[in-house]
Amino acid sequence: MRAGSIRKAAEDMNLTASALNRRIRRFEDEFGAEIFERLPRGVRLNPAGELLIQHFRGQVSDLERVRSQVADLSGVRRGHVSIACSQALQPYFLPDQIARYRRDHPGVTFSVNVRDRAAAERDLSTFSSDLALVFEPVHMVEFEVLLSVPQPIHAVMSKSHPLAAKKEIRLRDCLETPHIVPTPQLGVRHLLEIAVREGSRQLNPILEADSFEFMRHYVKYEGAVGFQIPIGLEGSSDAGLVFKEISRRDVPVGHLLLGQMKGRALPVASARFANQLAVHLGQRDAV
Amino acid sequence: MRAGSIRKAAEDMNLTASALNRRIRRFEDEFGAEIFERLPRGVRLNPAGELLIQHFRGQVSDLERVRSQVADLSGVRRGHVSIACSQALQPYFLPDQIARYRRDHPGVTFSVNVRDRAAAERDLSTFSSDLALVFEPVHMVEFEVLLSVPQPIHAVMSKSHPLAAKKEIRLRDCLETPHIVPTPQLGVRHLLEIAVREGSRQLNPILEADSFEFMRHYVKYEGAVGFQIPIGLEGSSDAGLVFKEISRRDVPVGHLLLGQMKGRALPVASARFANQLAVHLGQRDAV
DNA sequence: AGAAGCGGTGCATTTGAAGCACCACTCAAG
DNA sequence: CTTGAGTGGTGCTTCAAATGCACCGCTTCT
Repeated sequence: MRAGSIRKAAEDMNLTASALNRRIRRFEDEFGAEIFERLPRGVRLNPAGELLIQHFRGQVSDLERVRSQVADLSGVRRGHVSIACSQALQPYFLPDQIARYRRDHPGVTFSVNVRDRAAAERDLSTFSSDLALVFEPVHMVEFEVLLSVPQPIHAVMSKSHPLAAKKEIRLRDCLETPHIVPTPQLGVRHLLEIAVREGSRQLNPILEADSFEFMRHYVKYEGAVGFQIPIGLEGSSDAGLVFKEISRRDVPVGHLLLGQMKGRALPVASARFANQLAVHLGQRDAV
Repeated sequence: MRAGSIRKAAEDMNLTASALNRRIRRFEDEFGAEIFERLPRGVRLNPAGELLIQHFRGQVSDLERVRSQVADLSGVRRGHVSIACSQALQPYFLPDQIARYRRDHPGVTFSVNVRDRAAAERDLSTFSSDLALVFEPVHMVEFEVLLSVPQPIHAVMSKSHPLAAKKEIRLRDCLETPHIVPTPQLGVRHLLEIAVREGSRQLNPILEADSFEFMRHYVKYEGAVGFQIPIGLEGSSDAGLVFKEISRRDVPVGHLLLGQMKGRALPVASARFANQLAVHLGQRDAV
């Protein structure tokens, strides 16, 4: 995919360029419109082609769903679930959930792709993931919400940090001590930005990173404060670590959303897994 | 379609049975499951096959939508609208609407299929019609309502009929004179049945017919009363005919529904036509 | 100027689908 | 029961359509 030129694409498909070229032209003929812009450096999809590839991807994924339904009605619990998720889900929640599901349905396989908020939605609309479990998604067009769970931002620090003893943690407390923040494309950072903008304070991070795992470890080395949502912390067996909710007066509560491509019919395995997630996230009425 | 045996199907497709047979077997192979039940008298789709044909029909219709979108973005207003409708729409409403639409978009073609309530819904779910405009549909699963318009049942009679002079027409008035009713599969009959059941009266039709046009003409020959909904009467230039609403105390008000296959994305031409229908049926906010 | 890309085309070649003849089987009618 | 007409399925041959190869005209970068 996305080879940029017919020759390269043909190579990827173990074909000659001429064969592929004629395939394309023949298809364009019977389709009634050009699909590619012919540029001197190669080819690129034109708007009609974009429409078409979108249709085609949907068609392939829908056939996959039919396959899985057929397998399902022959009694075999087989299938594949692909899920795009935010970083917070990888340490505890998702491994547990997948293991739980596979205990009942060993024939079902999974692919997990850790994505930032924008990329997760892109995955859905290109049909490369069935489900997305994302903290504070961005655009939300073509994103059909199956479930929404509030996730207030927590401060993460070492046990010995002065703030660890306080009863209520305010945002200004964190900003006045050395703090580390996620990179701008991440949802937690987004909410922090909103908070400081409203309160005319400023972030002065000593460190910015795109990995929550890294940040979680780093706060133990230097007496710093980090930020994370509870689902990425629950079950943490790290004895040296403390996490406490930041006052809701200071930082808006974010939401962890489970979603799918709008209007799409999911394969049985994915639909069932989505349902399990919904149950374990505390709601019983998800679709 | 629905030939019942490979040989007959092959004949319809100008193929030999052996070629078609091998096509099927090869497809079943790579699909991973049987599609047909092999019976001594021929073949029939098994459940997996039903799932698959549904997918396939949707796929074809969706490709049609993409085609129409492509034509649309190249500036050309082309496309095709297929609509299944109740009988009442054929004399005045639908011809007028289609002519209106084609005045603006001469490149758009139409197919109109008059169907009873059940068949119209079946047309939608087999993708053989894009839209359905039906009086009192039956099942409503897979039927996505785009618009609903109340249509109280009217009595139809010749100008000289005794009832023609009355100010308010009651159901019992109609039942006490010779009356003509539609066949049971039609929506008007359905509502009449509900009415008499509640009121412990009885239908004693002198004539039962599946054609409203026939019934409309017949009431002039014999001093009888017929039944129809107003959209099938408005604009009637038949001078000898009178129609009056039957008291809503007696007969429940039916609804004319514009709908599509649930969850399906319509071709541009069909979507626009649905919108026009919505506007002319008196609502401005249809999808 | 030359080389390395690119899309596109004419012609020979290959491969895979279709046609034909035939088998095994079921079923209904004689 | 026998028979004949229907069914799906298969080996072999035939043929057409898709592919590969060599080459063209073109742009772009060295």
